[in-house]
Amino acid sequence: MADTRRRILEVALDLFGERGYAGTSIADITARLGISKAALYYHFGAKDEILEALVAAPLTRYRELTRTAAERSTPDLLAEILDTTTEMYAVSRLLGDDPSVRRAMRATARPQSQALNEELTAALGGGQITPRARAAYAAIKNGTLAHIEATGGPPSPAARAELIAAAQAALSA
Amino acid sequence: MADTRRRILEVALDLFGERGYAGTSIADITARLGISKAALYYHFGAKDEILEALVAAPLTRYRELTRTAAERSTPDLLAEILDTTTEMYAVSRLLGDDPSVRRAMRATARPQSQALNEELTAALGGGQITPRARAAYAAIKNGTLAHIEATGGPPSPAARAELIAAAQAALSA
DNA sequence: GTCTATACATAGATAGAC
DNA sequence: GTCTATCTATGTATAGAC
Repeated sequence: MADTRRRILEVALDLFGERGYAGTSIADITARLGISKAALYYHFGAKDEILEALVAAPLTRYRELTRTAAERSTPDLLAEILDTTTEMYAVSRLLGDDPSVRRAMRATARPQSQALNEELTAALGGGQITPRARAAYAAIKNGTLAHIEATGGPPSPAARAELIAAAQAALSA
Repeated sequence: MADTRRRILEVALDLFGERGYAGTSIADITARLGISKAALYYHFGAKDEILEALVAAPLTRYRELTRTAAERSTPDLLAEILDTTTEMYAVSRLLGDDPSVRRAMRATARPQSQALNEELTAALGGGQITPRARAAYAAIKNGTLAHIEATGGPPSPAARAELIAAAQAALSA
């Protein structure tokens, strides 16, 4: 079963979020799975390859969003950021939060992830990065993260609409 | 010189922010200072005591802010959150971001730090935690952090006013 | 694909001299 | 107050059997 690989990623994501990337050992992961460390190394050549596998898809999705950001309307863009953040919640937290993650990411992926926030902020500001655009981006992104963290689940349609409206107001008031 | 203690804290804060708490070793800190590990352990009994010393003052300041939040006007509260975040920037990032920090904090400090965000959010929402209050709190707090991170310095008076206005708009629009 | 066993480096922390 | 030297546990990672 190459389903073991999936389970490793699942547990790793969970533990990375809980203890941080650097604070989680290979032994922590394998212990929770009930497999040996060597078994894990059959599926991944190194610890940072687990991280790489975890962030690959979300990074692509965010990059895609960045690429098409200029063509979207503001409410649509805000909704997309909210939905992407919701669907990629666990990895989003990892990427944005844990300092040891940035360091461990391969040279190819690191600058991309660092530039994402700035690019999306600029898109909200109509090409310019203003304090207001920063506030709006923080409102939609971190507001959504805070909501999920506190409630344990994705925002309801009503909460989603409120978050978007609030971010919109921050931008244009 | 008990000034060594101060220098240890200075370097530790820098490295914790860069590599995360768990990702920073005692040897990393002492190497940058040019002292031995044993010398560090003369000043601190354990690694987590360094962390404790770093977060003590900011935590007190945030708690004070939480305590008096209900009596303040909304713009005043937003300004206070911004200023506190600015002055405590490095530690604020550490507290909010690094998952390994939460874990390492002593049982006394941990729940306090976790409750801070929720309490301030509630204060903004007039006692209630709403999606709008979350968005406003994220706008002022994370917007300020993003600004400092990107520009490398505290917001100018104009930027400060814009961030506050944006958060205010998110709250009441 | 998973195991036991192990190599080798580094982690946090301490002993005891100066 | 700082050092050298060292303890013990744990870290990532690999070898080789099954």
